[in-house]
Parts: sequence; C-alpha cells; structure tokens
Amino acid sequence: MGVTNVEIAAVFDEIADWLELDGANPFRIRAYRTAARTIGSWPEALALRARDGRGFDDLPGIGADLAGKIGEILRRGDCALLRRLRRAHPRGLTELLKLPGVGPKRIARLHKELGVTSVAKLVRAARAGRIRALRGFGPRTERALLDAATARLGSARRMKIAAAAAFADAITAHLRASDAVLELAVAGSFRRMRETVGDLDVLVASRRGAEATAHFLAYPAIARVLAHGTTRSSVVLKSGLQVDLRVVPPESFGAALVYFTGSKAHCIALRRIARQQGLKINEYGVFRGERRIAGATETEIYATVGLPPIAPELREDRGEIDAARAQRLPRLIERADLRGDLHAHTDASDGHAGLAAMAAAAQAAGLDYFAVTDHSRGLRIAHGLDAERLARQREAIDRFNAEHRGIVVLHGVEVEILEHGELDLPDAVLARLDLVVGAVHSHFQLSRARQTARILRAMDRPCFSVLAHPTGRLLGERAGYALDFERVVRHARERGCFLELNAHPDRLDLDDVQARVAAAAGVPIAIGSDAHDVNGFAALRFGIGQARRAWLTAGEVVNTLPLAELKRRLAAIRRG
DNA sequence: GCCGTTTTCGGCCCGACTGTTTTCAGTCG
Repeated sequence: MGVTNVEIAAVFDEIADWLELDGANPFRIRAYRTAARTIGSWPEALALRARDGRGFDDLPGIGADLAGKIGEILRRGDCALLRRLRRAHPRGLTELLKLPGVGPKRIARLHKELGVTSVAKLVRAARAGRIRALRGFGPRTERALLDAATARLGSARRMKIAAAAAFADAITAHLRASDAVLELAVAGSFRRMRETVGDLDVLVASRRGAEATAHFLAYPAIARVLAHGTTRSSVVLKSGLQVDLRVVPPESFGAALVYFTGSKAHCIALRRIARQQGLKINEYGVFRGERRIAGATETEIYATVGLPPIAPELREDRGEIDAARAQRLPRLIERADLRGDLHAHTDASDGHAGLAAMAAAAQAAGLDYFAVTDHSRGLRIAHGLDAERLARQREAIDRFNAEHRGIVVLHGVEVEILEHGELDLPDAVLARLDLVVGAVHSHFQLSRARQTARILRAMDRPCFSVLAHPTGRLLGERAGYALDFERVVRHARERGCFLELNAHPDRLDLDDVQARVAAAAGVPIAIGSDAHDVNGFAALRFGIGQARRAWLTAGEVVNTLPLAELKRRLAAIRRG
C-alpha cells in the first residue's frame, strides 16, 4: 500500500530538523518545511499521482530536487538524505528542538560542549549547574531550559479548541473591563479554529498601552510572567496555558490582527505579494516607503494588496491566496446555516438528559430538527438499545412531535459496525428509523485492508445513512484506525450516503483535509454534535470551524437543508 | 532548495524580547 502524504511530510520535516541542527542555509531549511506543510495538507494522495505517472513539481514549493525525493520516498519507503542525516547525529537531538527557548544554535553547543543528546540529559546538565558555565549562557537561561525540559517530560500538550475557548472567553471578559482597551480579539490558531491550540494570542488596541498591559498582568489566573515589554507580554496561566498579549494603537489593529492570526505561512505569502508591489507589511500596517497606507482593519490590509478579505479559517497557505486573486474564494458555511443535527444521544443510552430536555436544548441552539441516535445494543457500556427499546423510543418521539412545535425530533440510531461489517440490528428494525448512523467502536487494530472492507460492507446495507466519526481518532489520545480513506470516500459517493464531520471537541473527525477531500469528491457532509447532554450542541461551533477550514459551503453540508429536503435525501439513499 | 510582470542568479518576511552582553545573538511568533 502507498506511502501517505503525511508520511512524506514527516520525512521532509525531519530532514529540516537535522539541517537546522547542522546550521544549514536557512532558506534550504524553509524549503523542506514549506514542502512538508504543502504535502501534509495536499488533498490528493501523492501515491495516486505517482501511479498515474504524473509528476510533483507543479505543487507549490516543490522543484526538481524535492519532486525526486518524493518519488524516492514513494518507491523505497524512505529517503537516502534522511538516512545519512540520522546516521550523523544522536537520535534525541530533534526532540530538543521542540523545546521552547532553545533553538538549533544552542542545542548544537549544548551537544558539542556538554554532550547533551536528549531532554533527560539536558535536565541533568541544568541541575548540575553545568549550563550556566557556558559562554553566552547564564543562570536565567539555565533555569528556563530546565523548566522547559521538565515540562516536556511531564508531557505538556496542545489544548483542545473547546477547552481553549473557555479560557479565551474568561480572559476576554477580564480585558473588556479596562477602559484602556478599545478593541480586542483572540487571534492565532484559535481564531483560525484549529482543532488544538498551543497558546492564546490576545490582541488589544489601546492608546494607553502601559495601562492595558498592567490590567492584563493583574489577571488572577496568571501563574507566572514569562516576559513583558511595552507592546508584548507573555504569561502562563495556572492551567498551564500560555497567553501572549500584544498591544497596538487602533490605527494598527487590522494589521496586527492579520499578523497575529497567521498562519505564519499565510503572512509570509502575503508579504511576498506586497513586496512585489513595492509595499511592506508588518504588524503596524501596510507601508509605501515610510508612509502607512493601511492598518486599521483587516479588510483594508487585504485590499491594498488587491485581495478580497480572506476568512481566518482559510489562512493556512493552502491555495487561499490564489483563490482570492481569482475571486474564487468559497462562500463558507456559517453556524446560522445549520438547520439540524443528525447525531445526538439521550439518557436512553449514554446521554445525560431526556428527550424533552435535549429537544429544548436543540431548539435553543437555533435548530429546526435533530436526530436522536442512541447507541445500539452491541455497545453494552453505553446501555445500547435493542429492537424493543427502540420501538418504545419511537413511540415517545412520535408523542413528543405530536405535542410540540418549533423543533422536530427524528428517530435514528448510532448502530455498531461489527468486526466483519455487519450491523448489530436487523434490516427490518433499521428500516423503521428515519436515519441510521453507523459507527466503529471496537476492533480498532484491524489491518488497513480489513478495516476498510468492514466499513465498506456496512455502508452497503440499504438503510445505512451516515458514517459517524469516520476515522475513529481521539485528539491527543488515539490515532484513527488504519483505513483507505480515499476508498471510503469513493464508496460513499457511489452509495450516496453521508460522511460525518463529528463536532465533538475530542474528535473533530473528519479533519479539515479529509472533509475537503470528501466534499470535493461530491460526498455530502453531515456536521453532527454527538451531544450527550443539553450543552452538547455548543460543539457545533467547532464543527463549523473545522468545516470552514475545509473550505465547505452550506451547499456541501446536508444538515443545512430544510427538513423536507433532508428527508427526501435520506429516502433516496434507501432506494439506492 | 525554490523561484521569476526586478527571471536563470541572487534573492528569499519582519519586528519584539531576553539574557548576556558592551553591541548583539538567539529565539519566537
């Protein structure tokens, strides 16, 4: 089976790591990094291109050399340059690169002068006071390295977007209380709605920067201050989350918002365009010579370089700038476009609220309809439903719909896809439901071929409507099972069924690249909250964020449809 | 290592902050 894009990207990233440690030409290193990023998020498997005899050097940032290396990796499964670099260095050095506060130059010296080759050895050297003795290092640097290294050994991780949102809301509320704060935004990967964030980048417009900064530093949840200057400060909250504050005057707010929203690659691409036009972009504005010609709003920043505004979720340098130039940016789906939700639980299985409470919550979330899809009998741990309990649930839902206006409850099930692709309820039972959401909750370790065959077989059942959380990953905990995703996409298109973008913050499955691939192939996407309680519908916000990162329009998401139209689509799947 | 409406060589985004310096390198975003 072919090497995946992500695996090719990992090779290039590791090459870049080693080249950094070697002090190689920084632009050569950047070339590998850029290529890794491009390939890692490229919608089409490069292995397919290779099979069709198409080259790779039409990908942006891929020239003859890297195209050759991609071919080599696809053919041989590895790369001679990487093998050589690995042989020439101790293995642990690339781990050190990931530590904040230490870069390639210092690592090279720590290695050469103190024999530090791993995070653990760095801790020992720091504790022994050997680092401060080095020229150019001092006690404070030694302390910072020790802190960073011990934090890493305690495995500090990126935070899931939903958790970060809670911190962002709290700190935003604190800052708004200061009248030195004129405008305020949480930028960075949070604003781009990445599934996890490493820190929060808070941007403030103010005429009294010192006062705004002082107010920020008085935030009670701050554990320690890493740095503070007149325009930039960094702190770590008691939760371990790092928060960076940047203060700019209002006339620079838009420029700073572009700059701190990133991504870095997007900003670099933007500045490149500006340079070609004799302009300079920095976080204070767009400049022609010494004169600022834009800065207050993002829209005017983009306009000065001849572009329409680009949504934050698209700013990953994945073709959004070319699309903007060609006036071909998609009209991205918004939260308000969602009319329903096709995946939610009640206390009949493992949810924590009854039917009426969930319906009220769905209505409060602005939905016209939602599907109760409790687990099926096979998922014992979730108290899954058998045919008889499903029939009773049907009666309850019918009664509810007869007695209530403003929200319609659909009756579905989240049915177990068993090891060999059977569903654990008979067709006759499933046929009585409005929709059937199939899911894998067991046998994660099957081979890629068997796992794929299992899922395709399940999709072949006539009643099968939606494949829930298609890859089975849990963010930060479990990678998805081995799966030929492109095959699943093709099969879904042929069968006419939907793929879910599960909005639960622990899942966000499909990811952005996969959702884009599926939608581009013509497979309808269902954004499902997987709500287990009355607050669970809030997750739809993050599902929408992921969908926007996938360039999805409302037309590509089935639960934007009015109920009658959705029902027609579900019925069409059954007719085959 | 890539790239071209300053083209096949000579560029490649830009500024803030820290710690250790005595004018700046390293790191970060």
